[in-house]
Amino acid sequence: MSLLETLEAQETENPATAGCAEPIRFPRPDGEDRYLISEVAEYTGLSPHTLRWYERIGLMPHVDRSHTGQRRFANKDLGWLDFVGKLRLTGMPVADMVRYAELVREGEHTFVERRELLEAHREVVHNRIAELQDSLTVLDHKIGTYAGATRAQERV
Amino acid sequence: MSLLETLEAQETENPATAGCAEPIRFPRPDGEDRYLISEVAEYTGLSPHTLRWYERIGLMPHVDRSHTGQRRFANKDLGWLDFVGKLRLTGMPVADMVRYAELVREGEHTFVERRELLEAHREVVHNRIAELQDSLTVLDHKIGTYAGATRAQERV
DNA sequence: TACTTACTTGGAGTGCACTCCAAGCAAGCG
DNA sequence: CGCTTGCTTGGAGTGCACTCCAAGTAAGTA
Repeated sequence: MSLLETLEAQETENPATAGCAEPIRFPRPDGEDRYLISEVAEYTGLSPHTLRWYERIGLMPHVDRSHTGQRRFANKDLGWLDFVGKLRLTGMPVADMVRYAELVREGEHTFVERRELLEAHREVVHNRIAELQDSLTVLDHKIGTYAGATRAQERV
Repeated sequence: MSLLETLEAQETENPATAGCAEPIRFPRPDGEDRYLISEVAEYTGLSPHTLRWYERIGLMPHVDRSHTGQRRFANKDLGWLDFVGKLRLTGMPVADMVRYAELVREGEHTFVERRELLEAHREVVHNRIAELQDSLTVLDHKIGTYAGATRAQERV
């Protein structure tokens, strides 16, 4: 049974906690959390290539390795990837995400800069939403003109 | 006086029509509407390079030329660029915009396909807005945690 | 006439975010 | 033992949307 199937089964078994985003449930409990890169790829939707690339550019903290040198991801890595995935969905440039990752690695004295980075990006996302909603109005208007024309065409 | 300055002056002179987006006011009245590529670049915010590239890939109908072969854009071209700009703001791929432009060139019998194209894209934009708003929640939450930490830091 | 400015072209280059390739190693299976 | 599968690496390739370059033409100004 793949990791995703396991998750889905859990969801089916316990619908009461579904949609409760706060404490993310990982496929394996802490202590038994050693995932292959392929499993993490399945979990995150990113390709193994991309996961290695994230590590290379410093967007991932260094991942633990097996005695043969293979990556063994832990639950904290999945949590980080979840958050990075959210930032990615907002359209944050990878360079900014790397900067944020650096700040996290530097420790607690970067809290202010981290907050400022996220707040600046929140503004960007806010403006982007407004922009999209504005263009959506134009799109709706245009579709409206075609709707009339289409009915005329259908009557022929 | 540049075209933009002219527009701004008009806006200042006649604030009553400001914000009335429907009938787009162009810098010059119909009949006197022959713009240089640099003027169109200023008007649209696109570079002359990009305007030529739009024409090359079929995203612009063929633009009229002067006797020396230079482009002379007309008001209808500005109107088209306004609309294309809106589509671009929604994140529509250039390939889709080109497809739409082709349909427009083919004539009225493509009304249905044009409407379908725009409606499909409206869905995409809708989903994107929802996605952004969702990630914004995560962002706000994260910023919240830093806000607390920052206050603690400031108290030191 | 010389210079400057703005336009023209095809094609090459850029930046971003992946995405893939070749070559090689380790484990499991018949 | 040979085969398959899945991992490893550095570096090259891809797709998108521009963005720029070189070489040339034409108009306007000193």
